[in-house]
Amino acid sequence: MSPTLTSALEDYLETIYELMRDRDYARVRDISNAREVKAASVTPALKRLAEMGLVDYVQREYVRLTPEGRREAQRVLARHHLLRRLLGEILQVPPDEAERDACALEHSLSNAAMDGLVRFFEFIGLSPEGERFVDQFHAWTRQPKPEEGTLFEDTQPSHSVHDLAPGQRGRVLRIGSVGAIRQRLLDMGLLPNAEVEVERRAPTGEPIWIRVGGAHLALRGVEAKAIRVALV
Amino acid sequence: MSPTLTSALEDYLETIYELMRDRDYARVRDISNAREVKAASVTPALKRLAEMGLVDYVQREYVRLTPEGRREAQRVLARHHLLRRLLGEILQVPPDEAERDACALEHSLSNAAMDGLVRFFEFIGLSPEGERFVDQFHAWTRQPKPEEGTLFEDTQPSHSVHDLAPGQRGRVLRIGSVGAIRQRLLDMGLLPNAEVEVERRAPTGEPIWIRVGGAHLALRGVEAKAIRVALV
DNA sequence: GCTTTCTATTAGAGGCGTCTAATAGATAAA
DNA sequence: TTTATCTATTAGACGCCTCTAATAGAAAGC
Repeated sequence: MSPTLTSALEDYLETIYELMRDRDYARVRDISNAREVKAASVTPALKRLAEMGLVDYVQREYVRLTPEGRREAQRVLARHHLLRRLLGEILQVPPDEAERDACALEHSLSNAAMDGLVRFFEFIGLSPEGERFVDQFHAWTRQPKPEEGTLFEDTQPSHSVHDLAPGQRGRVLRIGSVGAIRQRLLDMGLLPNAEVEVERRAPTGEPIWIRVGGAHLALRGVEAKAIRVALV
Repeated sequence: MSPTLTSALEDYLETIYELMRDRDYARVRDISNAREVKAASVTPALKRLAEMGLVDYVQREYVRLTPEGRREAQRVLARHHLLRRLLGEILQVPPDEAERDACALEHSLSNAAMDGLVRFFEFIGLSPEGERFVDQFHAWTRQPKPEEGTLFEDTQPSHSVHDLAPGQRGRVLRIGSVGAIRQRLLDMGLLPNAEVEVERRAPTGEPIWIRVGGAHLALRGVEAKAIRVALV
């Protein structure tokens, strides 16, 4: 039975692909340097790749990608580039962190997600709306955050989660808070447009249990007060 | 030396967190069902988590998250939700695929990327431009792709990569092609706004070597002709 | 041509994460 | 109370991926 193509093996393919830009074959030494592993770890990986028909490997001589191997490497690299652009250009993650993240994420991006990203960048690049949007997003990112969510006034009646009864549901409009509390709420998925449902409240009123997406949270009073929602 | 928090262990934490919504403790059986692994695999994982102080585990009795464990689980879940929203709401990946992808990606998203995503959703949700943009993107996605890139006329002089000399560089405007060729080019990172440099051309003209981001590609004539760029 | 040096491979080990099979503990039924 | 059943744990195995140490092969220096 031929082994399966694991993340590590994909990384090896990618490395070999990169190395074959310069020479037309790759050496074990170069691979081990590039991946920062010992040479002894490379040999068994090459054996497995050869067994799968992805590289043409002659021990002590050379290793080259086969056409399938090249295709596989390109598939992974395409994901890598897309992710790096998403992280770097759109989300403004610093370059080296974007690179690291892309490396980690590239192995587990489905075709559907890949297609979505491709369309996204096509849209950004092709349409005037796309370009403008990214600029606006970045401008908005740079400007200091308003203390109490005054930047965008609510255009519909808003309620604090603190005032909802168990069973009531709302769509998050904004988090009217700053600092650690705001961060904690955002981290937990309490982003604008997220659906929130109050599950139960302690008799004292203090811990309020809510559901956000799949997660269930216990909120303290200050936290619940800060969340402004539109009733659903 | 306490073990490190691996992806698998993060998954266990997440599962325990989900289970503790219903009861206030989790049983090995439930965990093994939820994660679709055998019960025998759960025990050693719990031992490691206990050793790290992330769960409170009494053999044959119960397992509960410690405060640190809960924090860790929430951290991962927050990433999970963000990714699922990005994939589902923005990129329109089908729900179950979005869920699977989010599961796989959640373990390797840096804080910086996480912050970027949070800001992104905040912007989408808070600003009128944000909402409009997503709608426009989705409308654009649904409409059939024009056969020859006629939707957006070039607003600047465009050149085919086929006509560039080695050393010349361009910014991709559009891919004037359809089907497999288009797909291959998009997959390889030849998206609008990508930087392209012609590296060398075979004497016969046929294979044209180009660089796109970090990747190097050999293009056939038909492929090179289809890529329209603005000179840089 | 012989020896040194560099490079690649093998051998053996360890951690992780899963499995199956066997065992032990707890609970329910008789 | 004793037995049957269900659940959790242990024991032992395997694959993956890495390491270190030892060895083998190739290239360079003398």
